[in-house]
Amino acid sequence: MARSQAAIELFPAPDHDHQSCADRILAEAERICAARRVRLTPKRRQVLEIIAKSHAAAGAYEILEEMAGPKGRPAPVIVYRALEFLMTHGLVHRLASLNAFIACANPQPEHGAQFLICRGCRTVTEFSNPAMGTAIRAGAREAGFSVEASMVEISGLCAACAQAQNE
Amino acid sequence: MARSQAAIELFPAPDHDHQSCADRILAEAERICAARRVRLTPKRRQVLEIIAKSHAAAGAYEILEEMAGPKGRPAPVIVYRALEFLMTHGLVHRLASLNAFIACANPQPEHGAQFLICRGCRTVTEFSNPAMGTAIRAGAREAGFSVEASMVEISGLCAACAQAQNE
DNA sequence: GCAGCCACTGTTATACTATTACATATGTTG
DNA sequence: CAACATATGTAATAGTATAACAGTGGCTGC
Repeated sequence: MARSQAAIELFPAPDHDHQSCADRILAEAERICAARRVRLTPKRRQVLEIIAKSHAAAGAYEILEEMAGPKGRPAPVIVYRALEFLMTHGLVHRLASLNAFIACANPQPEHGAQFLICRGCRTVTEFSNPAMGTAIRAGAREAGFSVEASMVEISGLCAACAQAQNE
Repeated sequence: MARSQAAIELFPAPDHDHQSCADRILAEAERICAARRVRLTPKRRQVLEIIAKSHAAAGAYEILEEMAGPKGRPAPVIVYRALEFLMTHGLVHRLASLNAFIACANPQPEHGAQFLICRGCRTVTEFSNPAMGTAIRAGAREAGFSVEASMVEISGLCAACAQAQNE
């Protein structure tokens, strides 16, 4: 946990500049794929663009709809294959509680991630609290369990949606 | 977190006495439903029995298969309705990462739960580490997020399966 | 260049998970 | 026992994900 940015990120405000987030994610993806000698093909890039376009999680079939061209939408397997690639390289996370996908805010190997999921605006934010990793390892160790992957998904209301609800 | 048994439970050994676990869960369920004046009907009880029968998570359609009688298996909605009831009363948890269900080891209101899921034997164990709840609340508070529900699912290998793999 | 290979994409079909809508039955209460 | 609420039965369908196999395109080594 030596990273300076490892702690909490703020929940993205509803009015912030999405485009810069998306640009940053795409540029980072290009860099990572180049470094690993794997191909961020047009389809894969398109799927990542769609996912990165907002801070809301996207379902596989929503992505499919957005990929639709004049000839109709591609087969589901197209998007699932792209998602598999993107997840393998840590560029996208799957949210099991939503059956949906979100661009990784900060792709790098072996970062533990936790997610805050707003049921109001569907916005998802990723954070990485070292205490969480510690608690997980502690629990596992006591049970003699070796951890391979962990998912932490917290749902509720972001500040903006909570306020909107109280008005 | 005043409960004495709130910390870590050991991962269930492969050879322990399942029957006593199941009996305890069923008895507790009867007690809870009676106290709340809700009906643990034969179908609901049957579903809970099937789930409690092992420490492996059961998929909805696996439960359906086990419910099959001479007239074939019931419609899926039967088992989903029973599961909804059981989850509402905290008797069963859904594991989002597996699309499967597990009997609650220790049903009581508002207990935060975390799960260790062995990919070898599919055994799931529930624990409740106070540090986890603290870390979750801390992360959420910094982001101005109000938590309504959280899921923590940790997958890996239990001690027995890890050992088996190294032989 | 091109033969051979491997990764990627396309196509079709199907498996798996979950819910909606409506009808019937059963239990509870006044 | 009438009226109501809860639970179950039946059928259809929505939503999520993968398998199997064919075709395409780029890269490597000769």
